[in-house]
Amino acid sequence: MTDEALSAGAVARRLGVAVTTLRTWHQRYGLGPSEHVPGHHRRYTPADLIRLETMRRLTANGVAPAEAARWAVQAPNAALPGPGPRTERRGTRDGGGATIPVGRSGPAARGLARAAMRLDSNAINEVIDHAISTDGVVVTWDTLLRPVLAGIGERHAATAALIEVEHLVSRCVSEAFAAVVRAHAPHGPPRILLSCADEEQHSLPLEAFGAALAEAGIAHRLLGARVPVRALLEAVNRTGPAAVVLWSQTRSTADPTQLTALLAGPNRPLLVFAAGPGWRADSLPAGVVRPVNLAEALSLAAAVRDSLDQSAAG
Amino acid sequence: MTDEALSAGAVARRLGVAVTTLRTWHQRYGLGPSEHVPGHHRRYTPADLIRLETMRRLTANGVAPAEAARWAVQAPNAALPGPGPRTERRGTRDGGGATIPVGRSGPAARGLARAAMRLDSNAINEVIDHAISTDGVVVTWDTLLRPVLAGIGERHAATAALIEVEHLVSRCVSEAFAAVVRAHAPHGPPRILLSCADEEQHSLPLEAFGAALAEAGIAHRLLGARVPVRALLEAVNRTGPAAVVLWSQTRSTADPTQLTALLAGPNRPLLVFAAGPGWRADSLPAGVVRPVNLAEALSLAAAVRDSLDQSAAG
DNA sequence: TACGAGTTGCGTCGATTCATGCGTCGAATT
DNA sequence: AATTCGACGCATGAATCGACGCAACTCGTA
Repeated sequence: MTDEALSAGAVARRLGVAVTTLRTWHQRYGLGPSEHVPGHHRRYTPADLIRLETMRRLTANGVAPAEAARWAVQAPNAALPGPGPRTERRGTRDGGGATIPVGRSGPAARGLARAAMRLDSNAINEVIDHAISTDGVVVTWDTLLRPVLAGIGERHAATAALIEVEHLVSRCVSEAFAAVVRAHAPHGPPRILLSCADEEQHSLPLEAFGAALAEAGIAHRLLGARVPVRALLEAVNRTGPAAVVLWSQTRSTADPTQLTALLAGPNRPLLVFAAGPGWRADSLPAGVVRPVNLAEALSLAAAVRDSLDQSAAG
Repeated sequence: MTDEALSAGAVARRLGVAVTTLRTWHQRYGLGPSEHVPGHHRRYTPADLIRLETMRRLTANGVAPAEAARWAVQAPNAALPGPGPRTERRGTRDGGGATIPVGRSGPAARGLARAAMRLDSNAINEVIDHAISTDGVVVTWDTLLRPVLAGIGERHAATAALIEVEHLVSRCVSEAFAAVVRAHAPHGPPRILLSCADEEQHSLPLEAFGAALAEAGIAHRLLGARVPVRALLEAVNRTGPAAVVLWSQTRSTADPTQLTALLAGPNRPLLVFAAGPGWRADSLPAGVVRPVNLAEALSLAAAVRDSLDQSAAG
């Protein structure tokens, strides 16, 4: 029968790597077809595929390729090491290739970057979900997602490439946050409104905040990107939130008028957050807080929730 | 009833291939007359003819013969080109009056519209999730989500209001689809690439398609909105998908050049879908399929799924 | 902080291997 | 007598091979 003897190209497509990479893996690490006559085409058996799949999974989790290959050859079906971060860093150096600069952000970030380059949404989801369930939303955002996204953005701003990578990763992150929100039952009505500033396109940080809130048991309402001032005021007026978070990524979208309008409305929220690097500290109207990072925003939001509970109880 | 038991020569003439090729196809791929005694002449029944016709059509479209043969044996009637059956077109007249015009789309749509007006994401999620788990993605999209979204869009185009409602509902829908994708384990590598056309902002229909694919057990890769041609080609080149779906919502984003570029690339996909109302049927290059609705696109994609790529199997 | 060494993914090039359509030949079928 | 059968072989284009090199990232060191 046609016992799945895949050619190099087929395997490469299946794994999401280039054909030349398969050859390199074979030559450098001995990770190739079990039987191969030099000069002839490579024929990968199912067993070989399992080995390569292990290789892929390990590298997607940040294990250095050389080490991952050694592992894949010896124990083809090795599950991910539970402890994880305890990678013996002796002598082995990590390299690059066509990757995404993540600097010293840990092996998980490197793995995520690698999976992203391959457009491997499964691996991306795996890494993100694992990180969130292990370290929580805030830590994952600060140490894994933001560095990788920043790296992609940096690269893509410079070379106008990687746009598709950025889209894919953004969407995976968005989905992961959505899953967090859905997983945590929101008890109580949402009293916190999250919205992007007018014209602001980046809603991912807001979604991170939303997920963090959900994780902390705080219900919220997320409007999304590009919310015109009128729509925002309309929403505030209709839902009467206790706090409003307005995100601005770049200076051009950080019009303080929006904040003023929020405070001047008929249904004035108790607290207004000017979040994001776009806002300038000196031009903010009084009564607006400016959290510097996710953790601070979260603790502020928790304070709002508590004060509401108190006032409701009293 | 010897219904047209054609001889090898007759079939060969009809298909435009040599007689020996028919023999080769039989020996190499098992694609021959259903009943054949070795040594005797081959007698092709009409059913065999259909199979051969599929084989010819696929190979004519650039499918690797071995793959095409496997495909032809399994799914003899895989529709490839040509206009699909006529669409049921019915002028829906919306009653208007209330908040969001949903027409006669059932009570669920009305409930969804009402929850949307309240910006009540919990209720929105509830309605959507229930509909999807009851009726499936395709029906939910066609009878619930699309009408409501269209209603919101219509209203907001007229009055410049409801923008926040549209955002919220869009995001909820997006999350629901993402949840569907995550719930269904994708077995096998994603061989179908979904992408918006250049400049195209609406990705929700694509996400619906992705969810429908996942529901049917077909893995896919979704790039998202606003994918420049270069990025799309890059992705195709790197991942080598069997099929590419390019969505265009409005005519202004439906540049046929993108399709041509896809077909001309070095790693030409097996099938290209021009999806969405933006495309004009008469300006599509040859070899491009234009599904008229979600259901048709889904059945086409299902045909692609069966082609496990082992094109170089010995 | 800057620089060099070590890693790694992948593009490129000329040569080789493979898959595939089809022609040819002697024997068998119709 | 006209085809067709099975087997074999050939020409050709696509895929792959091995070798080499490049670019880019990380990390230790000056």
